Amino acid sequence: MARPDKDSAGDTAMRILDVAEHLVQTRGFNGFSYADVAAEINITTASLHYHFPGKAELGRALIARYATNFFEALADIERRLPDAPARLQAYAELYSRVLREQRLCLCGMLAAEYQTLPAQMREAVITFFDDNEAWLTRVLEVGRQEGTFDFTGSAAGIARMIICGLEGAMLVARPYGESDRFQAAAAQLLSGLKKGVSSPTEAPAASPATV
Amino acid sequence: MARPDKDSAGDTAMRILDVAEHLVQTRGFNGFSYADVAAEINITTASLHYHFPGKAELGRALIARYATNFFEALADIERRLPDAPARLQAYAELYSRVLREQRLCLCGMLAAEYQTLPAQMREAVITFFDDNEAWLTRVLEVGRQEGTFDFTGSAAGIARMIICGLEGAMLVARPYGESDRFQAAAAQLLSGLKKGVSSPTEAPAASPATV
DNA sequence: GTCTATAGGCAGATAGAC
DNA sequence: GTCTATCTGCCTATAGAC
Repeated sequence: MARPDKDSAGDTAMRILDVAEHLVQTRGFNGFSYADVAAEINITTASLHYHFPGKAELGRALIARYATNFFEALADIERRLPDAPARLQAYAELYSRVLREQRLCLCGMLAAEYQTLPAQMREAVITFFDDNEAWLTRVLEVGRQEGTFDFTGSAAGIARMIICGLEGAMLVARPYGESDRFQAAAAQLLSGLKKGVSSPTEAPAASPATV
Repeated sequence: MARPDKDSAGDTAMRILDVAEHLVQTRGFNGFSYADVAAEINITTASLHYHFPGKAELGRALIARYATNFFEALADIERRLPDAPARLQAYAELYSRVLREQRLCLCGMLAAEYQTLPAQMREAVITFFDDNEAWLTRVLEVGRQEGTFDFTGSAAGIARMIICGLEGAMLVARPYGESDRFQAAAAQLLSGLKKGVSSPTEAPAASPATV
């Protein structure tokens, strides 16, 4: 954002984050090493330590950037899409795009490894989920007021279920390598919210363009 | 099963599996070492290699035993509970019990680490999910025939959604250390299937004894 | 900022005595 | 079956030159 072209200044740090993010999302935080990152960008591990003193700091930076990007994407959704159901669809599509690259949600992966994470990373993971829940809750409440969503319980409860469902769908679908598996589960999960639908089962068997 | 009392024969292997299972469910397959297991049962790592030649073999054995126990529990549910909704509740309760010990589903954890697993373990993880799906699908179909479940799509699709939802609920709830979080998400997830319920949102805000 | 060199520790694994 | 001893390799991390 500061210097889009310079190759020497803050660019290396960003390339490190790019590579490390990919590694965490595919192999987990305990499944990659500084050597893996260093090798992929033709640098030594010593140089890596210049940019990020330890793995904990690198991990914290990864979550910070991931969260920033994610919530920018959510803000963008709100700008582009006016109605609640479209926003919810777009939200699920964010997850779908990650899975299509054979990745898990960064914080979903870190949630699995939670017990082994440094404290600073733990807090950041929790915050990510909290903020997701808050955003979804707002969308759901707006939808209910507009009359486009039909539910009676707490919006926050539905929001949590959606987050759990989408994170779980990524987790389980990835080993199969079928993105359909995620699409279908996501569609099934969200289908019950639509106004006038009587059961959560009338999911439109994952139409390609949807979700 | 063979010798319930003997302390020297096959007992060590079982204690190794007990400790290793706990470690994988809490820290992940890449988050523990032979030394961790050895220390906890007062044995050397060399002895560990006698029982399980390598970590891959240990991992394979872990999944095999976990799956056996899990499907025995499912068979037990079918024996004890005659109607489909009760069976589904009991199914969710199995997950809940695991989470209460701060553990993830073994195969849920391994799904996160899937890309780093030896091939033999990968297959076993997939099979576990497939078998779960098959069991749930049967329960759902029976429920629909009995008239206790109300859904229109494919039972297999619902089954997949339930598995994803429960695995995701464990994943996300554990960092919070609140078992309520899982209970609520699970209740929300299953609420839409009940006959005569109009939306998936009328979840009975996680009554303690339920699920 | 990046390098070479290196430390110190832990990983999974093996040989061979008992 | 379990031990001691040991190997090789990789891990995170640091010192110091350029």
